[in-house]
Order: sequence, then structure tokens, then C-alpha cells
Amino acid sequence: MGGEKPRLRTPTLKDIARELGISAMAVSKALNGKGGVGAETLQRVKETAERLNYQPNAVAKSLRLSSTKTIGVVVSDSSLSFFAKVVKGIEETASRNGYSIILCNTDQDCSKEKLAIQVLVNKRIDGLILAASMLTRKEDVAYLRSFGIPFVFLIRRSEAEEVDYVINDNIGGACQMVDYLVGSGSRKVHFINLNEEIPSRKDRLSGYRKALEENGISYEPSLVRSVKPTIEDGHSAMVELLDGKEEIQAVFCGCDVIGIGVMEAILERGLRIPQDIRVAAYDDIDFAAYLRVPLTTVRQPKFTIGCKGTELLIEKIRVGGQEAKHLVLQPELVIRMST
Amino acid sequence: MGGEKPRLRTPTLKDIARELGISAMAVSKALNGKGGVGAETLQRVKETAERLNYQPNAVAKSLRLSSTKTIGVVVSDSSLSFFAKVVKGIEETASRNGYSIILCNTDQDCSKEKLAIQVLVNKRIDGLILAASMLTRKEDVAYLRSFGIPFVFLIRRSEAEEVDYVINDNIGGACQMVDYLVGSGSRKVHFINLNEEIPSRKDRLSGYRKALEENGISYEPSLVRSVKPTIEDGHSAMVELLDGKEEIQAVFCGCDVIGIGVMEAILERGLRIPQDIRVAAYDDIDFAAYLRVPLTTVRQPKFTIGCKGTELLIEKIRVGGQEAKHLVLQPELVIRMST
DNA sequence: ATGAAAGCGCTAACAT
DNA sequence: ATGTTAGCGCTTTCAT
Repeated sequence: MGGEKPRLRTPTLKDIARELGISAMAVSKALNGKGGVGAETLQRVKETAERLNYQPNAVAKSLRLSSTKTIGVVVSDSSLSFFAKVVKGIEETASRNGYSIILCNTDQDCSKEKLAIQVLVNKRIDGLILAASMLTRKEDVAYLRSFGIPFVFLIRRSEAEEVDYVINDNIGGACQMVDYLVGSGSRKVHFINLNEEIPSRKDRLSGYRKALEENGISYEPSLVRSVKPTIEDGHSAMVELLDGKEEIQAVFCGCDVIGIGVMEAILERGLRIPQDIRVAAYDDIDFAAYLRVPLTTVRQPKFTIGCKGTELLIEKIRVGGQEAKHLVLQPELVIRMST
Repeated sequence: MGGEKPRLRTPTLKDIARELGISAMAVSKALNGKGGVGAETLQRVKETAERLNYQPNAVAKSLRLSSTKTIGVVVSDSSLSFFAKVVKGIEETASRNGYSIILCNTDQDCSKEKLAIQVLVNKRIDGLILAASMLTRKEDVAYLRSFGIPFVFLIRRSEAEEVDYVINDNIGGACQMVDYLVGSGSRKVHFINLNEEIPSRKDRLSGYRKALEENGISYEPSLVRSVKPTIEDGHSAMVELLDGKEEIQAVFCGCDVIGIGVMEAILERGLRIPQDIRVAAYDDIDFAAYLRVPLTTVRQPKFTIGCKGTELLIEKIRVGGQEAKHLVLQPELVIRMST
């Protein structure tokens, strides 16, 4: 596969066997504790393996057993605080169960994602985790299934019903937050939501509307807009809002990153948070408590989503084709100074 | 290797060959564009591969060619903003060069790190990246070498001279910052440094001392302390300082996370930053610009460290045994409101 | 308790 | 241009 530097050959089972004048098979059994090998042989094998610094070749093992004990993890951007936590949960759970993870970034690029999956499939991963995948449509699921490898969606769910996923309750989370905002005095809540690329936006909007409805407030589409989840876009959206003539009481942001931009824009105008405008967001990323104004937000169980998703996948790898499981974890309201 | 669910067999070269009544070898050549195969055959092979959804088995390829096109990445905690950026740089560079990465976390636990490396070696990674490794002593390097796999240190360098690494200039960065603090009016600079677990602390201390010296200020050990790089520890260290009778003009923190805790402690007392106390730190993590007080800090080129380290490793994998390279990247002073 | 044979899927080397 | 042989390192199966 292109290894240009021929390295010193690593000892194999055969080497140990030859050294001891026994068969490779006996060594294999001894080293794997399968039994069927005498106590004395076992002892000698172990000693020799140690002495030669024998390292079992997992590649050969994988080929033989068609299982690599490796999970593919495809994520949009592992360097974002949010996903970094999810990945940590995945890695920890995988490792605890004897699996390694191969990490790939897609940068929200569908063809990059397909390419990554291709590579992973070629490397014969035992299962695949898709965190905030772009392949959520029904036809994408057919594509994913074509590889015959179990997979689980995280954060974003697939449109196809029969697919496993672990997400947080976006409707519930948004609803709780808006309900809190309204209940604590802001009858008028602007919503700077995530943009079209991010499917969760729909559920968060539903939650927003649900909360309004429950509070007998009519939904006003003009209060809602959507932007990319960046500080800059949050900032400029808020600037626009501030430049308009509409009164602004409270702003609910589709994610914390947008919230940061929004707060900056407000503070730049010399307005106060929360006295003049209240700000709330979604995710509870690291440092949300230490921002310009500590941010009220909906905490997604990021690490737990990674853990649960991995457990689910490993179960699928081991047991195989049961029906699809859907885990919807409950987020938690975190009230800080910004409201 | 324990795959319990027998999956449908995936087509192999032989299947394609049988389908076309030719040899597996011909198919291999055709699919790999090695030439030595007729135009018509080539066409038919490609069609059939497509039709059968053939996925080359990289495991078999790896066994045959003893190269996995996979790099092991061992990092203390990939979920920390800082390391997440480094890992992104690694992943991006690796992927661009046709490598995948297996990611392992060590949580600063030496035995966990050794275990991770063991697994990676068994999986026959082509090279190893150690980001903030615990295995920096000379005897550790012997251990690492015993596997016969090229490796590169990132962030932290090894004590052994003949080992490749990519770091930032901790001495220079700290020196610049302290020089700036002194030059802009704070003759007395407290230093809340990183604790013993983190070797970079030494260089940052050297930089601190160097700057003082250059400014004709005598080094006062009582102004220096060290804490774990957490918000809590930064906070309590600062509380102690504030409770003391010593005058405090400026605090230089060993990293941004400590800086966050320090700022919290100062603000809790009703003191102002920077009017009453100036705060500076090291790293420039995400959101450092959006904290309670935008943080003046030394920007480490995190992403670039990942990229350069990976390029270096890949070069070693390809070319092999040249002499060790040491890359010391220049950090950048980022002046914000906290000073 | 131990071993021999076979084969996982692939390709380098050597025929034809 | 194409095919044959052999083997990467391992384990399952079936002998002994």
C-alpha cells in the first residue's frame, strides 16, 4: 500500500514457534488463552513473546476474522467545541469496549463525507457513526445500507424512520427556553435560528412555536430569521435587528455561537444584557458561563450523546439486525446572567 | 476478532474475475491502473466492479503491503478546545495525503497512553503522533523506538535530543508577553504558571525571567506559583493572591483556561480589568476574544502545529531515517482588553 | 495436548 | 497482455 521504507520485520507467531520448536498454532492458542495447551508450554510461550517483544498483528487477525475492532467516526468539524465533546464520548466508550476510532471531518461537504465513508468501508470498519451528517435523506440511507455495515446517526437524525439515532429533544429544549423567557416577562421573543443546512432548526422552530402557543401568543414570522452558526453571522443578524424599528425584548439564538455574536452586537450599541435585551441560546458549549455575559442556554448532553451512540452501535455490531432504536435525550435549561 | 454478526460477503477481486472469466491478477491491475491490461478488459473490469459495488479490502492490502495508510494520534484530551484544533490540523493533513487517523485519548495517564500505543502498534499504524505526551523522558523514547515505527512529538517535546518534534516557542512567547506587560507600565508581574505535569511550564518560566532580566527587574520567586490548567485552580490561586497583602498590578497566566478563572476571581471582588489588575495568558483558545473581558494572550498556532507535525511524520514514513527535525513555531501576541 | 492444512483478499515476481 | 504461484500473519477445522 505504498510503504516506502522497509522496516525491520516484526516477530510473528512462527518466529516464536520456531524458537521453541513447536507449532504456530500452539503459540496462538497459548497467547490467546484458548486453552488446549500445556501449562509449561504456555509459560514458555509467554516468556518468549515477551523477550522478542512480540506484537500480534491485528491486520492479519482482522483479515482472518473479518472484524477490525474499529469504528468509523464521520463528523462535520471535530475542532468545534460542540463536536469535540461528542467525539470524546465516542472515543471513551469505544475504547472501553475494545474498539478504536478512525476520525474523519467532512466540513459539511457531502462529497467529502461520501469519500470518507468510502475509505472507512475499504478499511473494513465494524460500524459507522455519523455526527451531524449531510446524508440524512432517504436516498442517502439506501447508499449507506449498500455497504452492509451498521451505522448510527448522532445529533442529526435521518429522515428515514428505520434508522438508529441519538439526538437531544430539540423541540422540548427550545420550548422550555422560550417558555421560560415568556414566563419571566418577555412576551415578545425574537428567534435567530440556524440556517437551512442544519435540520435541527426545524425542531427548534417547532419548540419555539409550541411555547408561544402554550402561552397564548401568536406566532409572528417576522420575528424569526436564520443564519449560519458563526459569531459573525449572529453579529450581523443582530445588527440588522437593532437597526430596525421593531422593539426588542429578548433574543433566542439557535446555538451558542450565534449567541456570542448577538451579545457582541448588543454590547457594542451600549445596550445592557439582560436589562435592555435578554439573550438565550442553545448547546451550552464550553465557556458559555464565562462569556462577556454568562449565557443562558439549553444544555445538550454532548458527551452522553457520544457515549450512548457508541453503545448503540456496538450493540448493533454484536447482535445485528434488530429494529432501529431512537434515543432522544433530554436537554437541560441553564439559567445564567444573560436573561 | 470477535465479529459476531456474519455479514453478507462483500465481492472480491476473484468474484469480478470469475464473472469475466479472467484472472484476479488482471482485475487487480485494471483497478489499480497499473497498466499491462488491454483497454477493453479494463473497461469491462471497471463496469463489473461498479455493478457489483466492489469495495477493495484495505485490510488485505495492508497485510500484503505492510502499510496501513493509517496514523495513530495519541492526545491527552481531544475535547479540550486547544487539542481539538491540533487534531483538526492533523486529520486534515493526513487525509490530504491519503492517510486516516486513529484517535486515542490518554487523559494524562501514562499507563493509558502506553496501552493506546500498544493497540496502535498492533493495528500496524504507519506512524505515530504524540500530542502532549506523558512519555517525554529519555527512557520513554527507547520504549517508543522499540516498535520500529516513526513518531513525532507535538506541543511537548521529548527530553531526548534525537527525536522529532513540533512546538511553539514557549520561551519567546512568554518573554514577549511579559516584556509587553512591563513595557506598558506593569513593573511587577505575577505569574500563575502551569503545574509540574506540564513540561512547557519550564520554558514559559524561562521566558518570564528573560523578559524581567532584559528590563532590569529582579526575579522574585514569591510572585510565581503553579496550578493545574483548570478554571477552578486559576480561580483559587487568584483568590489567594487577592487575599494576600501583596500589591497586584498584572497577572500573567500559564494558559487561557487559568486566565478565565483568574479573571472571574478578580471581577468577583468588584475589581476592574484592566484598570485595577491586568490579565494576560497563553494559547489563544477559541472564544478568548469573547470572554468576560476579552483576553490578551499569546496565540499558539494550534492548527499549524497539527499540520506541520503530520507533514513531518509522513515524510519520515516515506523517506525514513533522516536525522531528527525540530520545528519551533513562532507564537503571536494578541492584545485585547484585559491589559 | 499438539499439529497440519487451508484460506481470509490481496499483489509482487515471475512465467507464458 | 494475461495467468500462475506464493505468501503477508493469523485462526478455524480437523486430524493425531
